[in-house]
This record gives sequence, C-alpha cells and structure tokens, in this order.
Amino acid sequence: MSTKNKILDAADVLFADKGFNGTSLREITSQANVNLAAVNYHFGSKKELIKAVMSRYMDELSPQLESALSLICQAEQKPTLHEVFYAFIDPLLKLNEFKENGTSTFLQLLGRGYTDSQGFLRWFLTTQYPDVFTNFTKAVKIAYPELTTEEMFWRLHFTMGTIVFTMSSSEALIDIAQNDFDNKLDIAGVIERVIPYVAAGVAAPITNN
Amino acid sequence: MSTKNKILDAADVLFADKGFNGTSLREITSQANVNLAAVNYHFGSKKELIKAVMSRYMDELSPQLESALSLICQAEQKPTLHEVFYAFIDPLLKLNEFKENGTSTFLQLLGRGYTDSQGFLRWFLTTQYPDVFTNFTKAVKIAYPELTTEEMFWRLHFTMGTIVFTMSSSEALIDIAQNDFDNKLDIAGVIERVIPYVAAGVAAPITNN
DNA sequence: CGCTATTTTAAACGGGTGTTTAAACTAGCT
DNA sequence: AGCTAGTTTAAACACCCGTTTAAAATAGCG
Repeated sequence: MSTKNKILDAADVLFADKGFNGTSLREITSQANVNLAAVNYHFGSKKELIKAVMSRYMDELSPQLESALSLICQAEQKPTLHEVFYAFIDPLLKLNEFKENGTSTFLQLLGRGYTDSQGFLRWFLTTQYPDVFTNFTKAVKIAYPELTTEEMFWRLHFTMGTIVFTMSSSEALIDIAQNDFDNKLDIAGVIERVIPYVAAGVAAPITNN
Repeated sequence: MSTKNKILDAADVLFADKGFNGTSLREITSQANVNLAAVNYHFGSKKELIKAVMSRYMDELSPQLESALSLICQAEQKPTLHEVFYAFIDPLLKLNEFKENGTSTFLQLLGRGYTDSQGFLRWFLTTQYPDVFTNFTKAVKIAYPELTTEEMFWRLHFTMGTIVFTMSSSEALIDIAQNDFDNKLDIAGVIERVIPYVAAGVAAPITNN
C-alpha cells in the first residue's frame, strides 16, 4: 500500500478516536509505519491531511446522497419525513465497504469536526459540498411544507447534532446498553432507534412564540 | 476578587469558547491577570481546575433540578413530557445570575466536556452527581410510562446529544441564523426552539422492529 | 548502466505545553 | 517589631508539537 494511503488510514482511525487536535502527527506516522516528514511531504500540512481524510468519504457519499434525495423529490407522491431520513442510511452503510475492519468512522469524524478546530471543518463541508445541504433541505421542505425556513434551519442542525453526537459516542453507549439490558446491538441498531427520534423532532408541531 | 475566583472566571469563558484542550493555562492566567503558577498552587493541576469550573455550576444546579423534578413527580396529575423538559429551564436560567455578563456558559462547557478529554467529564458528572440522572429518568417514566427502559435510555442520550451539541456550537449557529434570517436571537431563544424538538423526539411513537 | 526525478529518512528548528522550584512578598498575630 | 503561614512571583524544567532541511535511498527511463 502506498505511503499516502497508509497515512490516510491511520489518521482516519486516530482522528475519529481522539479528535483532530488530540491526535499528533507523530502518533499517525508511527501507527502507519512511515516517517514523520511524510505527512508534510504528501499533504503539505496537518490541516490539508484533515481535509483529505474527510474528502475521501465525502467524494463517495455526496453523489449517492444527491441521487437518493433527488429520487425522493421527483416521486409522484409526496415523501414522508421518515423516507427523507432513511435516504441517508444506505449511502452511509455503503461507506463501510471501503473499510475492511467494519463500520466507517465517517460520522465520528463529522462529530469531531463540529467541535474541534473552531468550525473550520464545517466551513470546508458547506463550501465544498453545498449540494448535499440544499438537496436535503429541499426534500424536507416537500415533506413538511408548513415549516418555515428558519425553523427548519434550527431543526436540521439539532438533527445533525443528535446524529453526530450519538455516533461519536456510540461505542461507549452500546457498551453500557449491552450491560444494562443484555440486548445485542450494533451501529445499525442505533441508527434504527435514532431515526424515529429525529423524524419526530423535525416533525414537531410549530410553536408560536 | 480573590485570585482563585479570577482564575475560575477566566477559565470558564475560555474553556467554553475554545474547549478544554484548546485553552492553555497561560491564556487563562494572563486573561485573569494572575501569575501562571497560581493555577497549580490553588488547584493542583489543570484537570482539577476543569473539575472546579464544572462543580461551581453543578453544585448550584443539582439541588435545584432535584427539587424541580421531585415537585413534578409528586404532583397529583401526571406531568407531560413538555413539563419535564421545561423543569430544566428555570434552574438553567438561574445560573445566569452568577455571571454579570449575561448567559452562563454551562451548557457550552457540558458540550465541550462530552467530546474533549475522552469522556473523563462524563465520568465526573455521572459519579459526582448521579441523582440528577435518576430523578430525570424517573420523571420521564411517569410522563411516558409506555416507553421501555431501554428505549428511554437511548432517547435520553439522544436528547443529551442534541442539547450538548447545539449549545457547544450555538455561537456559530446564532451567527449564521442572524445573517440568513436577520432575526435577533440569543441562547434563551435557542433553548425555546430546541425544547419542542427534543420533547417530540422522546415522545416519538414506539417502533416494533 | 547512468542519469534524473521522486520518495524516504534522521535530525534539527522554533515555539508552546503543564508543572515545579525557590526566592520574594504580604498579611495576621503575639 | 518579629515571627509565621499563606500567597505571589520570575525563571527554569522537561516534554511535545508541526514544520523544515538536506542528505540518503529508491524508482523510472533512455
């Protein structure tokens, strides 16, 4: 495997686990069994490495999400909010096919990017992949037209927060749940449980404050 | 004002803004106009300072939350989920009375603590203030008895994630919202919007997978 | 093979981190 | 005033960080 990919794979796992700021280039390069200077040689800087790790996922995810959402919008009968949210599941699960170890770390990384590094990753995503966001809001607008744009803005960010937080701490939560309820569970099971939650949240009745 | 309190106040604001890992002791002490070594003299270590900042809020919040929730549980008529969640608002807003500048940073700090430092703050809160959690689940159980304990476990963690994530990135979101909708908004306004969302999420119909 | 371009390597650079030290200072009290 | 206990201070410590350098190793190709 190329040095570049060895770095990307190691960075992927470590970033998801300990955050972007919490992971040093020395950890990454020693995990990847490459020289420290290789990161700056191949990527230029740590910041560019972070972008590269995210792009690897987004370049795969973005077109799949767009086609799934546009399919929903063009259907003859108006989609439900559940359908809109379920449109995310297949593309997200397909990301796992890249990684041989199992589930992809994409959602954990997204969670890290939200809080680490003062929002630079959010800027990166919204400017580099804006269609994902506009297509999603379009689909929600069709499914729930009574929602004002501003209310929708907030509810979508609440949803983002729920998903991203849940996934970034899913391992710990699954452990607790297995102990307390001895119920076998995996990431897919967590997704099954979070979808009704966020769908109900987005569909909440409108308050007139 | 005492050196100890000057440190606590400066650390409070900086931790909320840039995270625990992202804030150095030198930033804190220069902001507080005290000597660098004062932190280790008064608190022992940076980790203990973090605990002290959180304890200052929790020691005030915890008894208020407990009494508000037990009041709800003892009422003759069964509370709604909305009432359970609104029980948090008054105690949270009362935290602002400490700070002269305005809204307290408690929820931002909670958000930071969830993602920074590999969950040590979660351990700190659940072991030092366990009654808050048990009282809350008890209240929800009364308001929505059909919910199984396991389902409730998940939905409460989804809620935690929503709140915590929203608050830790609330400043950036408020900025975006002000630009896009030129609608004046503050933390209290965000809370007003997130409550219906999480209440609807927790109250979502039960799926039989 | 020999030359060139790419990649890898060890070492150093400048700077920031949390923590510790020992001396200086400042009450408070007899 | 003199002593003591508590506090503040400047300086240093040992370590980790991202990045850069220049030499060494490796490919690729005519």
